[in-house]
Amino acid sequence: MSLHIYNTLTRRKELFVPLHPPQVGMYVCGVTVYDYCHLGHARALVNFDVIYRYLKSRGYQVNYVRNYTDVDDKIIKRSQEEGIPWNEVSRKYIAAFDEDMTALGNTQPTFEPKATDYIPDMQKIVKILIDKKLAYKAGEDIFYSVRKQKGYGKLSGKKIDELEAGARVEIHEGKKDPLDFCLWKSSKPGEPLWSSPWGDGRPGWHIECSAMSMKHLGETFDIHGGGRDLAFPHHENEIAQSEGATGKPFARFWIHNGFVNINAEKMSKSLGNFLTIRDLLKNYPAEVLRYFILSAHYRSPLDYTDQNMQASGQSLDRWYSTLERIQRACGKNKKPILSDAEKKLAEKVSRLDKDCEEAMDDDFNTAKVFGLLFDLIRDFNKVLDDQKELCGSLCHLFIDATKRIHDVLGLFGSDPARYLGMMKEKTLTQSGLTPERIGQEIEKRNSARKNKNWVEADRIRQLLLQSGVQLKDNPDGTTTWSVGSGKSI
RNA sequence: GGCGCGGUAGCCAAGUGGUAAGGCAGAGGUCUGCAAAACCUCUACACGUCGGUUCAAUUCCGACCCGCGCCUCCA
Repeated sequence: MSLHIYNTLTRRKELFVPLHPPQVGMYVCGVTVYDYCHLGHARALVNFDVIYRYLKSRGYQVNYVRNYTDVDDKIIKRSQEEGIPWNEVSRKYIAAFDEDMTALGNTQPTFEPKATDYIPDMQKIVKILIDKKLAYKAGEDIFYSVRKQKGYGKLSGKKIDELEAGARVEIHEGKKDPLDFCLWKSSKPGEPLWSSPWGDGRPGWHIECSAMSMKHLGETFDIHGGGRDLAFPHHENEIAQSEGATGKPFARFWIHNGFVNINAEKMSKSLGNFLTIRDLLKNYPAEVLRYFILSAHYRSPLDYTDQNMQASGQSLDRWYSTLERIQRACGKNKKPILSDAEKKLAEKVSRLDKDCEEAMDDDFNTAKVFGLLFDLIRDFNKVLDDQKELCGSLCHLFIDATKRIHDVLGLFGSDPARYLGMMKEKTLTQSGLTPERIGQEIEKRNSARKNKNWVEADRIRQLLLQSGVQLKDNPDGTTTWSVGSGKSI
């Protein structure tokens, strides 16, 4: 099996072969840093992080470039609202973005260029486009001439004339065609500016990505990604200006992720129906959020509901509870020979790498990987119901395989004790209970139990349960407690 | 209006030309004083509708219905 990726450009899955194996160049549109990131951003960023990790695990040397757009109308607007300089705004939200990425468990791209560091590169492209008569000056601004570019619309499947029928494009008095887009924008007083052969100003929205991607990855590179909503006009325009300037194909594979919906509507800034990453992390562990994002295929819509989030938390609980159980069964094991049940299990575990690779090779099917893992978990539980110990070799086989999956998904790799402990802490904080207090209640209950005062015993159990604490009476007479998780109580 | 994506059991979600992973929720069972966890069983005659191709379609083709998105800044 070999990696197949759905390419927006051709609208089908294609065999992925890099231009210069084993090197892979991948550019992903980052964010405009004028506000905190929301769940929609999180989805894109997590999806591409997983793609990056998977390509690396496949043996590719990936050059992953993800930009910050740090100059833009919205940043200027925000700086006026907050009364701080525009570059303070971008600095602040870049820092916030980095925090969010770390919290989500995303690995760092190879390069994270800022648009403002590439102004000369952008100007170089604009100059070439003007020289080639693909761009023109209108008033103080420079525009790209869409009709001069053969194949404009090939990514989004749009035709220029049909677009104009839509008539929602911005009118600018100097534009030769309503669809022409800005390459260089003159500055108004008080706005950030850079000098250029065409007067003081700043870059248009699309040119930065052409400049940064080609600078780091070359004129033609392997993968360009982003959210679906960037396909048009952003990516379409990137293609036009880049290919116009170089005369060579720009990105070979275009990957676009689907949206996060909330109440069956796209989550977006303009609709105002968004949840920021940091707010979500107050209610849910980061791993639950990541699990939720990866539980659907990256191109499908993903519906945010509390119920779905809780289900993700429950699944993860199940995973870590079993993992802890496996670890415990391993710890005391000296048994060198596999039982029949273990043999079967070991065979299945041995196939895990191959099965996961097959799933991921099919356009990064993370949901399928989840299925494989939980299937295995059930088998382990079944075996552990019958025997207290597991053969060490089986444990190691499983733990190693799990580690490789963690390397790709950034999931399922926490220390179970730590994960479950964190869930405990979270529940306790929310309920105001302490371990000491719970210990006292357990003691009270146990003396009630000794006297066969079941009413009192059950009352205490019920009381703790209301705070999310579940008691478990073990066969050896001890009582331990745990918490349900993934839920905001 | 143009273009695109999707409609799989109560919910979420994979997948396949020969009746379909996994998770969550619910019910029953084993276990337990009762529970919890785990396992087993059930919920499950689940594949939007109607046609067509085929020995056989949920899977391919067509039409239609519904939902969503892009066409304006947006991951």
